[in-house]
Amino acid sequence: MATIKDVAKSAGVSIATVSRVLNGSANVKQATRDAIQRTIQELNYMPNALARGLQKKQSKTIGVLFPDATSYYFAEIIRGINTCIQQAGYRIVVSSAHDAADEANVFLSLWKSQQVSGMIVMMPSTHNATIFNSTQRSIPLILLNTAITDGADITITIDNYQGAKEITKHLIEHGHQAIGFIHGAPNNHDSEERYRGYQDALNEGNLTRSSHLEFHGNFTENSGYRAVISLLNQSEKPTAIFAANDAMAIGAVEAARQLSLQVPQDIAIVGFDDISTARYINPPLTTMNVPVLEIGEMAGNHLIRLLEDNRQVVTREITVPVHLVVRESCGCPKEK
Amino acid sequence: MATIKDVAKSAGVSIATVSRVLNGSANVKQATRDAIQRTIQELNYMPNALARGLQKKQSKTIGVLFPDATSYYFAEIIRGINTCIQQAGYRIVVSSAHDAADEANVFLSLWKSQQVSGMIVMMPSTHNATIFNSTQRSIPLILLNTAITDGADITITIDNYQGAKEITKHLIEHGHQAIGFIHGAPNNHDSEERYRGYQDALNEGNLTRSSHLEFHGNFTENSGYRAVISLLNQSEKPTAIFAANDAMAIGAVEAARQLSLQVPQDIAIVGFDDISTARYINPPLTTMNVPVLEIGEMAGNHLIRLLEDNRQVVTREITVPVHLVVRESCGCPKEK
DNA sequence: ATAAAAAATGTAAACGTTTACATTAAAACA
DNA sequence: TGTTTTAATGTAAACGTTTACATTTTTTAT
Repeated sequence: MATIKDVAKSAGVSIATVSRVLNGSANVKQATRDAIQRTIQELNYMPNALARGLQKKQSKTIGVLFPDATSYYFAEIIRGINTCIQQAGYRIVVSSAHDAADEANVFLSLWKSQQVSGMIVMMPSTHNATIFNSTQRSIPLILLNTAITDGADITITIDNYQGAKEITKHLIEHGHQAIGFIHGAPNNHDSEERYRGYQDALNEGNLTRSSHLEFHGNFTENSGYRAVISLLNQSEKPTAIFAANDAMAIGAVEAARQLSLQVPQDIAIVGFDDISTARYINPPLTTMNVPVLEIGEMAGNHLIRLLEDNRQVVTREITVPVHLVVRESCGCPKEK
Repeated sequence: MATIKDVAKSAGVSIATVSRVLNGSANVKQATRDAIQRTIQELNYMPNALARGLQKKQSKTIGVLFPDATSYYFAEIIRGINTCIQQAGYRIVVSSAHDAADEANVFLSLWKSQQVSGMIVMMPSTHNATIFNSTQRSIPLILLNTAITDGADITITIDNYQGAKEITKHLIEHGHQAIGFIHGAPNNHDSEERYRGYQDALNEGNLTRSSHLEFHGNFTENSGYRAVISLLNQSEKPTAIFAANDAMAIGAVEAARQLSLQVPQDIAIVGFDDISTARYINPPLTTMNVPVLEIGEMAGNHLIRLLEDNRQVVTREITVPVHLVVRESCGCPKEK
């Protein structure tokens, strides 16, 4: 593999000059520049990213850290990040963490080994706030959808609270009085915020909440299924259910069918996320749409700006609005 | 950020000794080793991956290259790869390419800049075979699902041909005589192989094929939709349709409904991939299941072996079997 | 034509590691 | 005890770049 030395020798100049044309320095004669360019082509030379990174102290690589499970958001966010990152000459290294402890490890090792110039971390679990301490961190960090509002340069959070409130209100407008809630995984920030929204919507609608109307799931379809079985197996039955995500809502619909209940006539069910499956199930699921791709793009763009302009790092919190997608599972009439 | 020098000074030894404990060399006194370990902890030291990679000529990073669009396979394959790769101390850098030219660029730049010690490339487009020339390539390469059988160390391909044949035969067994086919994107290897399987199944079933029964889509739901509209708008109508992937099959089902045709009574529709949505649509889609996660794991494992054992690189072609998932869109009765 | 200023190029140190080789310390043997 | 063998540590070069500084070449002004 050709090195800068080979190019220099072959072009009859010093490596410094080659380096200068590589980095677009102004002070090099056009003729020399051309000759070197030609040699580079001939030798098929490409600078060693490791050597360059070592010298310049930056790897042109950004780390993306995900919780293990979340395969739904995953692909789209990566795709969003990649679009902007790639054309700025950066690469993405992805890692996933099994649990909070693992997350800290991966984060630290990525950072301390200087493998990344910046990081985008998605961490909906509410533990672990301290790792991101900005006083000792030297690279820009963007936190996605996390409970932590401090320590990162930018946090991007979807508006779980408003979204949940809105969709719950929608159910209230349908006349429901007993609205159930299926929690997501414990200690999950998204789930907690959605719960807050749900509660406040009930309060503002003067409905009393009751723990009999709640079930603790874990975001999986199966837990949504179990939730409905359990909720409807008691005297105080909900007439509508808001599941903290679509997967659970889908499981809930399944369970309702199993119990020979019509959705939405006998029980209305809504979710959150607007995953691609949501519009295909029967009945099509009313849910809150989360602009996942855009979130990825936003994160990528902001990080690039932080990295390139290395301007004043202003801690900023961005809240991404979500929007209600009315389909049929809430009781609204079919579209066309 | 602490360097090996800081550790050496602080522990009162030379950097060579520190390096030795870092790399687990046998020749270092236990007492010294302990002292150094302690210092490492204290200083929170972690070796600079760039410097190490530069010196060792390997980055402990593996490149994963995807075509831009394929967001379905994407997430699962990454996840599969990541599981094995991560515990072997490697990282994944993902890149996507818009088109074949771009693909070549990304491949070459990743490789030539020594950013990766190995690559996993997914390239279903049939162009571009030459870049992977193994004679001038120095890093292990695994090709996923590609037309190219030469140049890579290992190729992993899903058994499109057999799968397509099997599902087509299934339609034939239902008594269908006029079975339509919806092609995927042009020059796509998966699509072509599935077409081959379809053809051979027809032949073996003594059915004549007809270009009137074929439509050229591009793997999107929308193209499946248009396919059905077009196929059913002619005199020679199919009674069953095999779409080269599930997305198109779903579009096809949609279109059938639009035309007030019952699936499967009026027209049977089957797909390929078994994407998560397949079982939720109405009627649930009969399709071929592709073990995507397993393919990712397989690729990761093989690459690690290639990298670590650096044993004889034997060119191997692995074909991954797929299996028929019978649901209702083919005309089979409901399960339970 | 000559001196001064500006532009182009070269030299060498640095980035943080690993490792071959040289040196010193400890253990084994006589 | 002194010699030889073995184990532990140190020295310094190398990996492929970038860049401050020194040097040479070219241009401009006189």
